Amino acid sequence: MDIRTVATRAKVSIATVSRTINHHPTVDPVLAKRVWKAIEDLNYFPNTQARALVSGKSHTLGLIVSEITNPFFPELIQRFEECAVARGYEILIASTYYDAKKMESCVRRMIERKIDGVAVMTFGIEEPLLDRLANKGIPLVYVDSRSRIAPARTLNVDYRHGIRQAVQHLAVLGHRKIAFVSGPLHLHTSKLRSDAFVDSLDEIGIQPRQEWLVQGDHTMEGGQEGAKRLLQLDDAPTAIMCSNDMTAIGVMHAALGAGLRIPADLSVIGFDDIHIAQFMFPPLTTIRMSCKYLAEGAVAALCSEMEFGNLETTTHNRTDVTIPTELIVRRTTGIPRNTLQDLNPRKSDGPKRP
Amino acid sequence: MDIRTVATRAKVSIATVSRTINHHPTVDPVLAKRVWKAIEDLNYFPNTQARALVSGKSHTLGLIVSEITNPFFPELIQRFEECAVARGYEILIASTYYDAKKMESCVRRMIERKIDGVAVMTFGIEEPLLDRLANKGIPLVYVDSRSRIAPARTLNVDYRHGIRQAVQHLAVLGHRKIAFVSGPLHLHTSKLRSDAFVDSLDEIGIQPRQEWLVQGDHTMEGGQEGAKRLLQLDDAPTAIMCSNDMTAIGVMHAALGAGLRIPADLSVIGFDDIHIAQFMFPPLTTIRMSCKYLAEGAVAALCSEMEFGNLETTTHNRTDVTIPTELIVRRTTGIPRNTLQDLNPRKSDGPKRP
DNA sequence: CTGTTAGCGCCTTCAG
DNA sequence: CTGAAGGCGCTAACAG
Repeated sequence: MDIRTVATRAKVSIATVSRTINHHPTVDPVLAKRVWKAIEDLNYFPNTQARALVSGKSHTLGLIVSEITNPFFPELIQRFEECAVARGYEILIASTYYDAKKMESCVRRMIERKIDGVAVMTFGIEEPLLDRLANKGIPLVYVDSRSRIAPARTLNVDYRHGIRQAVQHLAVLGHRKIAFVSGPLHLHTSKLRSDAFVDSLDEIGIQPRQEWLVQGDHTMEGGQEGAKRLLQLDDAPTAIMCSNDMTAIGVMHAALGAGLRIPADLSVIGFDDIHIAQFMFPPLTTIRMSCKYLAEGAVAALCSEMEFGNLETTTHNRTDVTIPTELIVRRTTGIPRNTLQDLNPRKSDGPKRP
Repeated sequence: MDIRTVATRAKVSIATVSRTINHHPTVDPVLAKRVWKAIEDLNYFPNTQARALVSGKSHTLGLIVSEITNPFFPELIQRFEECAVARGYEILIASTYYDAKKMESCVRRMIERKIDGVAVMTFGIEEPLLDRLANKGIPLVYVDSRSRIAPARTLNVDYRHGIRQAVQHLAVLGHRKIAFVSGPLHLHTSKLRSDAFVDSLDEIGIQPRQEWLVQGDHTMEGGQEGAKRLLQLDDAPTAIMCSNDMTAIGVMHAALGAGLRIPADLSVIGFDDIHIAQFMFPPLTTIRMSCKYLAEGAVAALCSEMEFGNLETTTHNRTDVTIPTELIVRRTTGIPRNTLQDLNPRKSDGPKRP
């Protein structure tokens, strides 16, 4: 069952069938109708492989993420898929899990499958790999990149805005001892978030303290670990901000498990606003990064890059998109312990166990 | 750059190159070595599209899930992808979101892409769609199905075991008023879980009460809603079991939000044991369903089905796999309120707000 | 506007 | 054990 069968049944040539399917304007409506009917009758589906082979385009978009098990990414994938499918693209998903081997292998898979474009939505990736893609002329979109590879667009997340809001929110509540559990600092995205935190603190005249800056890994386990370290400090912080929501959930777990009350004894702020954040108890105050914008921006950039091809890349490269962030205040932030009684705080009592 | 380039460089014919790549045993080792070297030098990748076209196999497996944003599924996808990639397959993921249109479209996408096999890991799907796949001779694996379509295997989850354990665990603690928040009951999988609950109750002589059986939708919102209904009952349950962990998280959120203590005032049990379950506070007691087994079972079944083709389907159909479930006791279950003071409980006090 | 024809890159008989 | 030749199903020139 192929295009020929359809042609015979509609009593036209295969070329006409092909043109009809591809909505070429120059087809006699009468013949077109016959063709569509034949297609209907036969329940014919064009063979994607053959089309891909001859046209050189697979009509597939690659999406590389850090780890699919971090709920932020499924939400992103969902959006991305919606956009892609709406434009007639299939998507190929790969998770790197911060592993160089996996990154290598997924770039390879993308190339082998003759992907039409790829969105790199990881917290970080080996740049040489991106060059491999770029060298093949494959359109690329990525987040927060420093380098600018030729046929690539960048989506810039405005971390500063949201993080600044969060720091000031905490400061207004009376917090001065604010800690940060970052992601792995060798990843550029993590570094940006961490830097934004330090700068925001600086801005309002709070001296960032080295021992209140701990490195996590964007997992709940990392957050838990980080919180434990922070809470057993002689001078423990009264608030902990986190590089993502998973970390914040880990922090909450550790704090609650140690008998602390949130937010009475400790305020916590996450980042991402994954759906589950509002179902934590107490509901997590967090910084929202619109994954809708991210996904739509990525697909749109990819499509326009594919459409304009290599002609005007230079002009189009400049139209980089900025993804906004904003603080969502829920119930994990509050006035720090002792603030009301003791406006000139001495050494903290340390975590108390009721 | 194609197979011809390689052939020329290795001074052999394209047929030899093809055979070498596909590890045909009948190739002179000397020539083979020349070919591999040429491939290396040229950094040649066989064209997947062309291979797929001529062989009729896309080397892609489809994976249909209910909703990628439910954390259970990413965990499953991860496993599935690992297994599939290890065997040289790519995967195509689609979420149905319980929507008939989406189901239709994703089955269509699978067929168009000439998928080699598909795993249907949804809570439920329109059976006629599966027939469409089956009719095309596409190997199929699905979970808990009633009907047996020709080239399909079934993975049976042993809901009864885990649910029975959970019910008995609760009973031993002293609970008699046990409620269940189910998934949508028109979905077969949800029904099975719900039935297993009722039967387990029956078995130990507890009369299931209609008003303690509420229907959710496998989301946190559904769980929240269900818990609200349950907790405002005149005779409220002392324990709530849930059809999945997301529901349980919603239930916990509602209960905690109403000022109840868990497990002192209310015990909660989930189902799935998603990774985040242990990071809830208190950590969620739940029934683990091994998504590792599920994923591996699915890929294995698909592969064997593809290998044996249509020859001995009848014999092989029988080798259905059973996925075990087991209770994981954490901290959301405990002795019900009033049990110690009042062994002959009267009307409950209702939720109290401190 | 339509039909004929030549590939896209590869696998697979079939002779050598 | 190797090479030449004929498609796989489709698109895109090119003639009509």
